[in-house]
Amino acid sequence: MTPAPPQQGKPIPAVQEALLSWFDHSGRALPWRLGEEGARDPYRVWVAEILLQQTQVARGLVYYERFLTAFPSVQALAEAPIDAVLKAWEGCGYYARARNLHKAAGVMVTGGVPSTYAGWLALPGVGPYTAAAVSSLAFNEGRAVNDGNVRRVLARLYGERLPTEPWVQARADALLAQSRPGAFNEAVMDLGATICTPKAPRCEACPLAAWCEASASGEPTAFPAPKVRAAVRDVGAVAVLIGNGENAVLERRQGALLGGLMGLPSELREPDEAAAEALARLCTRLDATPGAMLGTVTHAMTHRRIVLDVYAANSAQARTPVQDAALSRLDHKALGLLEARRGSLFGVQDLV
DNA sequence: AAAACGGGGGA
DNA sequence: TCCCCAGTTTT
Repeated sequence: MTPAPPQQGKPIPAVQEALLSWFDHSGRALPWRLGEEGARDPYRVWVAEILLQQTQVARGLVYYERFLTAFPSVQALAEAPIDAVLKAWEGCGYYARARNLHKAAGVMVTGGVPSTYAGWLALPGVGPYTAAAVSSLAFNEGRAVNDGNVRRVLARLYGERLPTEPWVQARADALLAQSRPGAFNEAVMDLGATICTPKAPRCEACPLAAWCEASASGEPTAFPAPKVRAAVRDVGAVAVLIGNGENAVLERRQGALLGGLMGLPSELREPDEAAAEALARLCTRLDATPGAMLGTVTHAMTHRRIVLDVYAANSAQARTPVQDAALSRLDHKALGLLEARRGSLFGVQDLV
């Protein structure tokens, strides 16, 4: 229906100039953009890039200030206990990022702060995107970033509905302004975040509209096509609340889900295993006496949904202050069940 | 090159 | 509920 665009490549220099010129007057002022263009503070950029992985800038801003205040330098971060780092990260999600940040800081205080793409890529938690971002923004290395914004902007500019990763990287490499790599990368991401947005792009305000095939098609949101997503599977689990909302028995979560954080003692349910069975297993492990069920909380993640049955229980184990521990939203919800019980016919004491 | 993995918030 | 966010790692 839409006629094939007469597309045989873009006037690259004109596109670069239009984008950089737009960026020079409409780019965002962000707290990790201190210092000269192409010579930002690598520590501040690195922390920001990790924080912004799969996290929107508006949310990241809240955590950024908190984290930089707690750990103003790579030395301060490396010397801090991991629990303090996780506590600063609490609520932010993807907690492996905080563990990798701490680990990488340790590598850097002994091995030095890398100044190249390859050096950054070798650090834990740093992939192609972050290595390109830090090396270009802080060291002006000519590396094109490839993130969700870049993917969308380029898919639209070139009218590609199904952009593969290699395709996006090749286009980004070809378009990168070698004279200002750091600014160019910041510019594409700003354009994607403020103009070339997923659902309501403002093509009339876009500096690249004249060359954009998706805009010309009249249906820019069709580029790129939405990704097919994997089904979300339910994961059943049981947990016990021993104590109260202020002091409770907590244990460190092992494994991939919320790993490293503290939480109510819990056990995953085997497929087809009854909750009572898992509860018995849990209480045996803890040497605890099970009490009444407090309720069920659910916690959605990208491809899993945790369905957690929470029970009161009693044991001689030491309670720890809840406030000091780094907990996920899941455990905050579970602890919230206690609040719901107050004022009911039975006091909490009766339940245990 | 594609799939798996992993938290959260906004509409 | 669905969408996707300045991705990384594994297959």
